[in-house]
Amino acid sequence: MKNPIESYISYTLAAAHRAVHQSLTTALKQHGVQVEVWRVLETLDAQPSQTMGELAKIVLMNPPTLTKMVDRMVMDGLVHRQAGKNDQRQVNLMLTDLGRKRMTQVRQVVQNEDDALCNLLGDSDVARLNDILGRLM
Amino acid sequence: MKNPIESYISYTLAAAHRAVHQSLTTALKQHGVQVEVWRVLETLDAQPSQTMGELAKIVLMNPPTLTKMVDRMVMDGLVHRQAGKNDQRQVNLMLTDLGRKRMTQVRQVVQNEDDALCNLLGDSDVARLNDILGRLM
DNA sequence: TGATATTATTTTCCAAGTCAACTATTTTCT
DNA sequence: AGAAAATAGTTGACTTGGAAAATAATATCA
Repeated sequence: MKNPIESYISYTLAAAHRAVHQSLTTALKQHGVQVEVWRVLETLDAQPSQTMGELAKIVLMNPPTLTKMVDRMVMDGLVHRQAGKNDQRQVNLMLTDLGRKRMTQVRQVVQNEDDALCNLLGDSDVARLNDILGRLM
Repeated sequence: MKNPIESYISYTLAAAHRAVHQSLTTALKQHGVQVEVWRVLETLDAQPSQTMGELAKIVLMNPPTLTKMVDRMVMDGLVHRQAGKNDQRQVNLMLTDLGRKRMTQVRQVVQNEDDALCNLLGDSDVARLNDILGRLM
């Protein structure tokens, strides 16, 4: 290990994350979709009508960043905002038809990327990895 | 697993990375140093006179981003540039005395963060994690 | 050699991110 | 009830990041 920073967990994690994120970004770019946009689409599909706050935690973004990304998604017609029913401070997000369509198109791309990683590692190491990473949070 | 995106490796990796990076960022901020700045300092200490290109790969940054960060580090007096001896296109970076001093101050902080993670996981899982992450690149 | 291609780094211009302050709404507490 | 505190989300000023083009030096090869 010639370079000292390679022995830090934070570094190894950053390096692996960068590689994987990079590759996914490239794959999604061909469909004009950002990784985080995909996460929002997929999340909203599973649990419609999420609030901005919840969504921000799930998709790993800071609230102001999410707000601006959602602005773009609204402009692109993927999603629309709706004031919360019980709590008017909240904003609920919902997929548009186009948003749902786009998600389906793109899901396969992400799935392929993930399958490739799973093959690379093997099922048992994937499980191990998930377990270990889960304990880091 | 209520949310579908949680089952993707890329997501778990991003989540763990975010948590660890966040925590390190906060710890370093008190010393006025960015995580990537620390990586550069530590790398230069081990292998003085790195070129921008090599450094960019090691510290996981794109060349234009590194250039700008180094501009700031030069302004802060942590580092200075020197044209390559054999190849004049290259730029070699070297620590200043202040840079070396700053690195020593900050190294302990990073080491503490890392030790905490190692304790959390245990030695054998740290080894497993390193091995698995290594195969993702 | 000298024209052409390649490589290393930087610059430019624009998109995206951050921090802190702000608005609007709901809770809490006396 | 009603003033103060807390919460959800957004905005604005500013900084940082990224893609592609520009610059400068070296390598290639006819």
